[in-house]
Amino acid sequence: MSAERATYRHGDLRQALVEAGIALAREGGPDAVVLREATRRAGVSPNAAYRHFADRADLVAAVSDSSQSLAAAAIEAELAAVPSAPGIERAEARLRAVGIGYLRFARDEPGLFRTAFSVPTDLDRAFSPERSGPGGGTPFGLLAGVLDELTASGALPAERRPAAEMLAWSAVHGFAMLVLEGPLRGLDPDMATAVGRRVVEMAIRGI
Amino acid sequence: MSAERATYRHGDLRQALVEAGIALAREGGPDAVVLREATRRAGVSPNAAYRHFADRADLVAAVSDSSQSLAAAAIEAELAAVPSAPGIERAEARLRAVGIGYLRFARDEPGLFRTAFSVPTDLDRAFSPERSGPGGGTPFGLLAGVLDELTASGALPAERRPAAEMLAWSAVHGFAMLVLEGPLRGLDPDMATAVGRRVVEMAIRGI
DNA sequence: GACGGGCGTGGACAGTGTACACATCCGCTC
DNA sequence: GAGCGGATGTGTACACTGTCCACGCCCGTC
Repeated sequence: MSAERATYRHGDLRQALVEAGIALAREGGPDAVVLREATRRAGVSPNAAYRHFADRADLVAAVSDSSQSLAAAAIEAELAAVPSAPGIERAEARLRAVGIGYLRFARDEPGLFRTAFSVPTDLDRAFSPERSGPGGGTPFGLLAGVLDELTASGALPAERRPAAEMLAWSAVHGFAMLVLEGPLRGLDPDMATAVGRRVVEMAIRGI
Repeated sequence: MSAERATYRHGDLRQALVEAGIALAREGGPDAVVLREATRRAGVSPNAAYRHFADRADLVAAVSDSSQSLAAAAIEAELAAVPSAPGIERAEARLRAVGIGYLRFARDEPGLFRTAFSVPTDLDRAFSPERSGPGGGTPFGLLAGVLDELTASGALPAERRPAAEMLAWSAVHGFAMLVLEGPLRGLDPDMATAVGRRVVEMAIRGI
């Protein structure tokens, strides 16, 4: 309904603020999303933001949402590159692609990555595997979709699925966090990529 | 050398500030460690902190260090409860204990947990398995020690050790982060504990 | 007993998030 | 078409933060 809200005086200030926020997050993570700076970049007074966001946290949440969409897009690109192959093999390749894409995004856009996952997300939203359409997906929805394929093909017993989902998710996310802002920070990026691939392989074996 | 620095006017202000910082971190994570509030609690003027820390980040780093020690203590407690058993079984039980202890600390002290791992750590320090003595260990050093046992007993081939270490670490840390400040935030604690155990089991299987 | 240097104080400044009161302009109703 | 109401943006203000600077104090040392 009325997606044509649009422009009043400024022309969709909300979107402009989110975009400024993304630029800030890109170079400094969630803490760099400074409300006043975002309004400055949008060419507007600080308080104007309060017509569109309850407070700074609300703005950051919106930026986080957009970042999740960007991450999902990166993963979808990786998925699209998976060659077709007979059933199970392909499903496993797709699972691998999700992990690799996730880590690739973390490496290429550390600021956005940290912002995307520094905020509690609506679980129903994040988990739902459908929600297609560009920019609409979330990384966890994509993982769920791939796991659906695996269970459907019988490669993953249904009763083990929940734990498998947690493991896959935890392993990849944990590795990314350790490298980005944890004790492993500063690990050489190529090295990190290589180790990341091994973590993905082992997680798949664990599943 | 000269650990007897101690007291000038205040009686080891540095330590007092770290303790105030820990209290703050406990209830609000790293962002809650605000320098002025710490000095306030220590009954001292804001600038006094600058005689002991270069800046706020330096104070947070010190608090993070202490938090890591507390985490290590929690894990050691868990390790101490592992019953003796024949070689390999015991080693595996110890591995499990490290994972459980790590997650337990994350659940019981979320603020300290996040503070402990929100800061880049000196890798050499964090990794070294020796560094015994109460308050001196780190969670990752303890994990390394247990893995040493596993390789020594032949249960874990030496060449697979590095990746195994990464997987164990990533899975457990990742799960904790997802629950504490990621999309899984708000998951029921008991539920989280149960799922956490399964993640630990699967990670062990993956190793 | 003087004194120099570690330790803490006081005051100040820029920058932040946010509340309150006000100005402006669009779209709707008559 | 006139006019009004409510959404949108502005200005001012306040409390709070991290950090800089100049100063005062008190201890151990010569």
